[in-house]
Amino acid sequence: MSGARPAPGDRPPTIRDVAAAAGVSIATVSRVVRDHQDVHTTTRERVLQIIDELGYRPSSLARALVSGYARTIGLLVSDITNPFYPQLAKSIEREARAADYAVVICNTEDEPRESLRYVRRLLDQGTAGLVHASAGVDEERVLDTVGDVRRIVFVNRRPTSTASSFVVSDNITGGRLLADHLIGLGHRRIGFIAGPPWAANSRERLTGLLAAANAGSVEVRVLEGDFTPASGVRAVESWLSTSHPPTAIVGVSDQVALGAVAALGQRGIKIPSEIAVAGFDNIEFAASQIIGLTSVAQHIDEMGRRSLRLLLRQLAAPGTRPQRIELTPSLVIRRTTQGTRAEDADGLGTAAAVSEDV
Amino acid sequence: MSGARPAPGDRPPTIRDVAAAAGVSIATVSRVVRDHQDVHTTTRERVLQIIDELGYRPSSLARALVSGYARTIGLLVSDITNPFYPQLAKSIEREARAADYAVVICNTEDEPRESLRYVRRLLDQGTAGLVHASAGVDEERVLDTVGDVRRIVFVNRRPTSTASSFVVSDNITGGRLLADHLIGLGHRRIGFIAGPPWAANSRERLTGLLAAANAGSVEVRVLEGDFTPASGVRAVESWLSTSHPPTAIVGVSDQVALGAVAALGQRGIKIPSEIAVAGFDNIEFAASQIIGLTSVAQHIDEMGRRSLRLLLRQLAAPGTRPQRIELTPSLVIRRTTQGTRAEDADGLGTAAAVSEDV
DNA sequence: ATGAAAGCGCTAACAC
DNA sequence: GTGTTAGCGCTTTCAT
Repeated sequence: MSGARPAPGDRPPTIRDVAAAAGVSIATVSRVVRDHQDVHTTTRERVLQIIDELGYRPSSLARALVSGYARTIGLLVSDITNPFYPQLAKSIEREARAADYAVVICNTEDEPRESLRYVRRLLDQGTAGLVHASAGVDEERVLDTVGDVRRIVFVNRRPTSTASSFVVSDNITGGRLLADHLIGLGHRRIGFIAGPPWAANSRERLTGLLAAANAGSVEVRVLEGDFTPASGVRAVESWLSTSHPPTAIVGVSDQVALGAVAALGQRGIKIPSEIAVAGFDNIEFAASQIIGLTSVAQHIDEMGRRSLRLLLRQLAAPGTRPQRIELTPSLVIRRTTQGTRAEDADGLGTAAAVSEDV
Repeated sequence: MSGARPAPGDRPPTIRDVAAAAGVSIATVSRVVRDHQDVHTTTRERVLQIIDELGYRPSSLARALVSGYARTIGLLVSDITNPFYPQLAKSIEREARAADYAVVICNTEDEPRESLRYVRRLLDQGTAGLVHASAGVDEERVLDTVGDVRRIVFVNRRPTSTASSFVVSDNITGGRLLADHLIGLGHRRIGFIAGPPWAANSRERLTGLLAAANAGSVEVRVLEGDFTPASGVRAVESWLSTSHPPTAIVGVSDQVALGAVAALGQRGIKIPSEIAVAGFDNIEFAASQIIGLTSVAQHIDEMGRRSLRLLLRQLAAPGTRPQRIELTPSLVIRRTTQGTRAEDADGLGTAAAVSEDV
């Protein structure tokens, strides 16, 4: 019934309990916990043991309150239901975990309002930094609320006016790669299922596509969509009702391309012999043997990894200048464009029936 | 250069700044902010105006520190990459938003260790409550760390031993529904692509399937999988190499069934005329016209909604007893089992060529 | 190397 | 109705 007891009331042990049990001041415990200099080895050992015995865990809440922020990263995504984002989230999370950060995923549904709400919320919860992978058009205001450019990294989206960091894919090159491939296969009418007009990714991909197409005097038809498989279905229906449908269809994302694949399949149209299909993102499902969709790989994992690293670096070194990272996409050729002909080529240019002139 | 100024230094305004500017005590400001009783209308108005002018936002950190928790709900999922979870997350988030809670999604990858780490982390960040939709087998320890059963709701998973709340689907009935449907269509050899042995959902679905199959003396073959589309592909390959493959294949989830669909399609096997396919979950992609997969609908949205409501109720009323909610699944019949024959039936039992005896 | 003390921004008694 | 005060659990000078 005297002073310091190893086992406190019932609530989780606080730093005070540890200090009391170890016979040191809370400042010392704090130092031990934070791996600080200037603690005698003996003291440290003892404190660590008590911590273990008591099962003490520092309150990140209190810590964040006093030090300004928590070991938490906020990830804002447009639509968690779109497979691209879960994959991105996974890689970001993995990288964050390595640095002992937790990731909070927030779903904005591409609503600028929600996006801002989340940003505010995250910030006042002490989130150390933000990864913004939501496509909205609100970056000015987002940056405004964040206050400090070093606390945010945009991903898969090139901020227009500002000096903030971002990690994107070179979409123009991606578009060109894909068009070159299709044109090389002999296609002369390409259909592009785009995203909504405000989506820069979509516009850039189309730009690349058009550049290559113009060079080869190939016709490109564009239909506006909304990144959903359904928009792929609609586009196919629309084109098939014309007299000369495209012989190759490109979705602005794999999701969209999958819709096209399904719609074609349902109509008994053979892929790729009658119509070829390709997309962007190289998401797992489309990539697997299951679908075998030709796709422009965005290197989602690398995107996630690099964006998080960049963010952490910025957080650690306030002096850092904003960085713009542009990943070079690569074309992954699969069944939906190449048929089975070149399938057993060992990669060393057994060019099969493919002509690459233009 | 004197005392209280409307515009503080530069840091975000605190409650003190507001109090000073409004000429009241911080307690009053706190009351206004929390919509508390006993504040004169005039005072409230004035304070609110100052708050607006200064752009003051209460620190949820400080608030959580003192009051014990933040307006945050933690959602633990097995694998954010599995479409089931994003959909669940979306509905939970929507419901949470309505109650002014934010949702933090954590990806456990079904690792008990990660799961526990996240639980701890969430708790010491002041998360008010947890929705646990991760399939792991660690519930004892999870409950232990959470401490209070009222702060957690399990979803899509029936906790074995404990008295905690959960929201699940009646998987046995689901399995039976599906089997009855297939048997009614004349199938006598059903293949079930299961999950890993520890997955209760999978076992339950199989149980239902078997119950119906035994009653109709129908053969059921089971292959173990892992919830991925790839396991669906493997199962198909394995069965097709036997002399009498199943005439109907059931995936433990739509993801798995999609793998099967793709594998069959690749081999040119007609669905459903040669082999029928069905799954569980009724995820959007499978549900859409794109695939037209027959599926046992888990009512994901309702699951999410109800679990969150339940949790919030428990948090608000400490007296509440744990509740077990079991949602009744329903069978959604689509192309992959029914062909096109009954497609234009208007739902009023134009039983077509389907016999429902057994 | 260690301790004392002053907060971080807020809530919650308890006074008036 | 409103103000005073004592913390929440921690970090961080500044002494010693």
